[in-house]
Amino acid sequence: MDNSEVAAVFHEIADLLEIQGVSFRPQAYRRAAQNIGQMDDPLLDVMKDGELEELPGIGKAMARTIQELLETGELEYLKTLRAEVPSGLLELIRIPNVGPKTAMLLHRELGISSLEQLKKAIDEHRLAAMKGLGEKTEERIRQGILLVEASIGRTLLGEALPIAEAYMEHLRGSNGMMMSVAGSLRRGKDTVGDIDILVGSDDPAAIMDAFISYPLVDAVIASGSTKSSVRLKGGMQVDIRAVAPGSYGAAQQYFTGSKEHNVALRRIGVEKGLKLNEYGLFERDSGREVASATEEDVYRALGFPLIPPELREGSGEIEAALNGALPELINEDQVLGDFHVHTDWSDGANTIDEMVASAIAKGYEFVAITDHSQSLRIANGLTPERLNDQVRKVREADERADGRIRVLAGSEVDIKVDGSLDFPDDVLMDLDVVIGSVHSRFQMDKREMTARVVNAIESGMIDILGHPTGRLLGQRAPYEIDLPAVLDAAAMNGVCVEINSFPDRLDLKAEDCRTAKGLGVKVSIGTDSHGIEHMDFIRLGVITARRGWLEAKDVLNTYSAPEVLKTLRSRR
DNA sequence: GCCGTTTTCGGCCCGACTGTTTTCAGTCG
Repeated sequence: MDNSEVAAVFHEIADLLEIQGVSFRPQAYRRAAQNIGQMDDPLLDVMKDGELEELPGIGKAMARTIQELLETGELEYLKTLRAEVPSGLLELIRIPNVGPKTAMLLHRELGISSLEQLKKAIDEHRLAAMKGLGEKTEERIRQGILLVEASIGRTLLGEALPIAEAYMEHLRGSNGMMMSVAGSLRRGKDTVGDIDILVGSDDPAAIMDAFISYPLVDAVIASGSTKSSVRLKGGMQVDIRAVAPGSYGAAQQYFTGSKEHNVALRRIGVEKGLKLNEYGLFERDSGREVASATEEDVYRALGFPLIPPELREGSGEIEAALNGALPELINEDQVLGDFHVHTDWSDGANTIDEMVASAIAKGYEFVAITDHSQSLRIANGLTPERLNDQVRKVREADERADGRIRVLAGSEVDIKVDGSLDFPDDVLMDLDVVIGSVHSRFQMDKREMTARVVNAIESGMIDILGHPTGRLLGQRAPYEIDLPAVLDAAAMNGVCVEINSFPDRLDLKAEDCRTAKGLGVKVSIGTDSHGIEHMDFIRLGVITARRGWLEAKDVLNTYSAPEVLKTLRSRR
């Protein structure tokens, strides 16, 4: 049992205890789970060294729990808890606006112990009539269910990519065969339904064998000579398709999609007397092969430059390619820094020095330290006094870096309900970079929320609007806001909008980035890192920027440290 | 169940919001 599995058990214990109405112990288990999840060393090694109790949040009892799990793979305590709480209640508390108390109430009063039963009860209007609930609560829960169901069967890009890459590593073995992801994953959609892998090989049978014998496979759904599907532990479906190396480019094009893009491309082929399929591009009359080895060949033969996968959504990329107006998309190696990084001064896991070292290791020219402000108590937000102390530490870290990197002093300051900022102006003036973010009162009406955010933008005190729509993929819809109005205000005031690279945010989303670019608003990419391992999320932000048609010049992160500082300082 | 520069018991980030209530319970971040 590895660390993440132990962490998962601890989360389940916390859920089960919460449903039972136990206080404080759930938080203890969650804190422990989080710490275990962030560890580098395997728990097994720590246990062998007899140092489990040295871990933060782990005492005698949890050390014993971990030992039992590692040695037997099971846990008596968990079995006991599971016997006490119907398993269906665990899925009920995943629904927004349904917590442990409501789940237990529904179980006790209406005998509900599954999502299906809850939906039926809502259809029959049985919640509204209950004591303690009512019409509005019933409606809120109904909306919550819709949100959860919309995300079922989809996996975050940031989760699917590493799964796909590890799988391909397993398949590739020693020889460097042609292989890549395809489908929506290759196009970089923020969530994907499954993982598609494409292989170019003369020996597909061997690949198929390796594919279905991957250790993480839970069930083989289909297994053929050139095409197979499996379901992994954890539920993700993975499809593989093998073609001859000579057809690899055409197959890549075909299986990357999107459907709309391919339809448009084939239509253009027809006009030229050509036929396009996964094996190649052919003359319609003679059947002669025109192109197939590389994607670039296929596109060129149709009269286009290579259209990057991220643009292939049938949203104007064909026309742009025909007019020679495709953007020169930003690349990850053009990103020179990260604008959104938390430390252990607020709710991050690592110190300033550790985050800076990580940024240096990534080859950055600059990194901004942006911890939370005082109102966000849950995240240990900084008071003006603590911020003042932190700025001094950041300046010292900058000195110590001795030119290897510029460390920028910043803050992710809360935009309060009235649009004012959580620090007075004179405090903000001391900072190199200020991100303004909404973290409270998400359910304001559209007019109020728009006014709130525009007010913050017009204060002249923020450089970047953080996660501008507040969405959490699969968990929370974006808040009601007039985004074009917000982007207009950003353009007028020279404020950047963020692409928050955290896997469940990716906010702004790609389509909105394109709108921002059209209005002349610059985009800043920030990882929102709460630990060094999050800094690699920058990649997800870059993919999102690419899907939003952004070029290097549209993204503040591609500017050199002196240019960045000049841009930021000119604003206040 | 964990933890300790208020320390071995008694706290535990806690305030805002909503809907259901006449003073509060549940959820969220």
